[in-house]
Amino acid sequence: MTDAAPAAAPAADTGGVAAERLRSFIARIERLEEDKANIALDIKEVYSEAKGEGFDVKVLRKIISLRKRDPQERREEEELIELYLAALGEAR
Amino acid sequence: MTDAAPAAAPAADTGGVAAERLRSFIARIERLEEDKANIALDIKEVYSEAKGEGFDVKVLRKIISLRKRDPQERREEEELIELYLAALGEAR
Amino acid sequence: MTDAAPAAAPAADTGGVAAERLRSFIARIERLEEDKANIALDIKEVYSEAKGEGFDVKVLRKIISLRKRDPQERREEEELIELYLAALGEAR
Amino acid sequence: MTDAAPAAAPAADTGGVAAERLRSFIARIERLEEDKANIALDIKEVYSEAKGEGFDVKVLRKIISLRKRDPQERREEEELIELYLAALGEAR
DNA sequence: CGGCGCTACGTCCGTC
DNA sequence: GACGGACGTAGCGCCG
Repeated sequence: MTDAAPAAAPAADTGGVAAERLRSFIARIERLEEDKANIALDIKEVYSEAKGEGFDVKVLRKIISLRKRDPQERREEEELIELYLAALGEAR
Repeated sequence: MTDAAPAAAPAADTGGVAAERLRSFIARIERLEEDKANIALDIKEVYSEAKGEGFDVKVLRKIISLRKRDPQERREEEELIELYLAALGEAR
Repeated sequence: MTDAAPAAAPAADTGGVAAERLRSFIARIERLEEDKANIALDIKEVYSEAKGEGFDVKVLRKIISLRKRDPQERREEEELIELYLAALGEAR
Repeated sequence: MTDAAPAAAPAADTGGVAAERLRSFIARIERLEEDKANIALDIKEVYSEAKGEGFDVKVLRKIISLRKRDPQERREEEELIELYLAALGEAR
């Protein structure tokens, strides 16, 4: 048995198989990060387009993030804020 | 001409055309952000896989970020001498 | 009078007076940034202490940032959010 | 035992002791943030002054950040070879 | 539970 | 004066 691919070995032998694996992982990650960056660009463009039609980008972002959060925990956090503000005797 | 599609109107009328546009922008953005999140997950998985083969994730990240910085960084580092000269001397 | 300090000259002569000025500016800035970093640490400590007495740090931060913002524009932004949500027919 | 100061109680009672503690924490944080903001202003002023003497602010910033990164950066750069070795080979 | 890295936000600058 | 881009800062989530 020649032990060609020891699954969870410490990834040794410099210049050998491990080096090739390393190269591969690096390449895959960099490719994915490139994709991610491109999508981020697309998102920016959509916001720009919306802005061009008169929408308030800042508010759009808030809407997006509101929809992302669980309604209940959101409610709870808001109540805590009210509580703290009340303790401070704040105007609100 | 009855001005059917005022490009940069304040985009306010609830239930009207603007609402539909708003819905559309939100949907597009959320779709893109979902894609982006999925890619982020993929990246995490690659790191996990690498870890499973004995690579040190922290080290991998460092390598990635160094490679990312380099075509900027190295250039900057090289430019710094020029910059010092500029700061100490003439516009260029 | 020999014009020792020409106020808005291009800051020329390498190794001469300008180099000394450069050194000075760098030193002043680095000193200030150090101070700033120390204050940032102090802030972290206060949050920690508050946490130790049972306060919710996340909410504390929200309180701080709320108090920092102008009440009116804050109100306006909230209304815009409500408007957009209404246009989406959102639960709220 | 009357439990006058429960160290890690939920810190909730409006108008009671907790309210006073809350007020105090908020005040301390806001004071520190004010100081920090002032230092940030000082830094801006130094940059302005430098600019007034003909230095290129952007260049100055670059110098500062390079100097800041260096005792980290240079070390990292030096470590990278070791890291590659680690990634390819043994834990260390 | 604390530290670190990533992400998102707001600010400032140069451009048109 | 508006816009877009870059920078620095603050918040959030994950890992150790």
